[in-house]
Amino acid sequence: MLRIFNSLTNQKETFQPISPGKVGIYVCGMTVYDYCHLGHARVLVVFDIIVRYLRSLGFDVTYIRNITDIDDKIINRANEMGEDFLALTHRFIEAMHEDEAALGVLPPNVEPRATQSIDKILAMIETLVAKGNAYPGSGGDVYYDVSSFATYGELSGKRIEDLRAGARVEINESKADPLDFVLWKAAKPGEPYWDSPWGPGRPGWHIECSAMSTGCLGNHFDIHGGGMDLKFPHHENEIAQSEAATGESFVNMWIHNGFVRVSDEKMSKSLGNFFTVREVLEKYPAEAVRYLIVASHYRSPLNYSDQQLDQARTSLSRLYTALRCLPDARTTEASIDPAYGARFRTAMDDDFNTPEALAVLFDIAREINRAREENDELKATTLGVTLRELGQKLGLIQGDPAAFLQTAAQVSESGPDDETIEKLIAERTEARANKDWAKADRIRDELKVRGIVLEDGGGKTIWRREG
RNA sequence: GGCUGAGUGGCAGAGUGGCUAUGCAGCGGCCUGCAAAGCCGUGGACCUCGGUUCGAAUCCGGGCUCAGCCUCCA
Repeated sequence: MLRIFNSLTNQKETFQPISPGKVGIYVCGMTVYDYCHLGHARVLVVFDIIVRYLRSLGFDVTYIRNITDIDDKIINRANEMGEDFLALTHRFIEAMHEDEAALGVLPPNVEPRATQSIDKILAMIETLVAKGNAYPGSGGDVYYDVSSFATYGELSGKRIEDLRAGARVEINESKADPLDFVLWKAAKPGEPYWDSPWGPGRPGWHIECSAMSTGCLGNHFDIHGGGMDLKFPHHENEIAQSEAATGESFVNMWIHNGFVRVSDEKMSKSLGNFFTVREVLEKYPAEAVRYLIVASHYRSPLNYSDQQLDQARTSLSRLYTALRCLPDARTTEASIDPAYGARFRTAMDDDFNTPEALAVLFDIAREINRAREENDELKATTLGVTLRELGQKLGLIQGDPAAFLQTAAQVSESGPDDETIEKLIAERTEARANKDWAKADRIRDELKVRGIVLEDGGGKTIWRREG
């Protein structure tokens, strides 16, 4: 039975879909004014794994992840770049898709964009105004009236009085209450705009997610996710908007992932301590980045460093080494070993405990190696299939083992090419046949210095690159 | 100040009221021409002070420290 930590209740709950066999999940995606950084990578990978796992349990999953393609930051960046905002967002959407693909993240079923959902957004705002939950301010803005929603603060555990007391919110003349937030923002001259009953403007950030999520999944759906930092105010506001507008319960389960940190500080744009996915991928294999994310629980903080990525790569090498020289899973009839399959599932059923699931993979790897020492090829093959199939649920170890092991740890590193290596190995093999150990060892040492490790065994020599 | 969450071996990182996490690194052995990889074995931990309990690192309370949210942020 799958149990998930629900941020709304702060406890693990048994997952019960609203409609049997089906899951609707919405995740807050990117605001596309810059390249994805590792914090974004974590959201992408975490929810990719959650969706993969739900599907592997047999659920028919509808996965929605939006794109915020109009807001202040986008407008500012487009102005800085002297570029039309549509051209800017187009570029970064493409870049995001490239990063996702590199990280092995499967695309969502639907990827709605704010600029393509304006009619739904306006309809929801009109409903909120009609029901008395929103009001037009001066100057063409429309605000949500927080005091009109009795349970405001439920998700983040905040009370309206506390928020007011600690409010260092700037005084905005047209807001009735500093806690009220904007649903529709009037366009200044020269800014992109859409027409509305309140004049030309653009949607506020919070309302777009309410409109897109309910538009794609219905008024009441199973899971809503995103980074911890979106819990308040973004998700709090989404609940207030959606439930006031539809009169229905909005979301059953909220899932929030922890941050990526650098030197024990949150990685963020404002702190300037972020690494973009593409700059990291220039140095490390994408699978190592994915492994790093999977190796810690999604709610825990994840400390990022080069050493961590080196370790991730080394750990992956162990799994790939176990798979090396085994028949490809797809070419055999063998199926998953039931005992390991059950252990894996128990781990994942417990709030997607991927570190525990990885421990199962390493146990399988050890048993493969053991079987091989005992020349039990059949067992090794069966376990190899198990390892690959379970790895697939995490989006890991699907590549060719030799290719992974022979790819440089540091992508940018330039070592000898494959042909040169093979030639030197041939020379060394001849030297070894002549028992010219001095020469054989010299060749091996030379290659070692250049990052190439040789392994003799089974009458032949294989090689790999190491960091 | 209010609200969350966290403090585990050399490092990373799970879990558990009494039973090996796992990976990397260390140590001993096997294998090897020597190595590497692999296998076997092994050392090393639960922030602090109280309480509950036959027994707590695991549950409860106080303290200390750290991170996050309360303002855009995945």
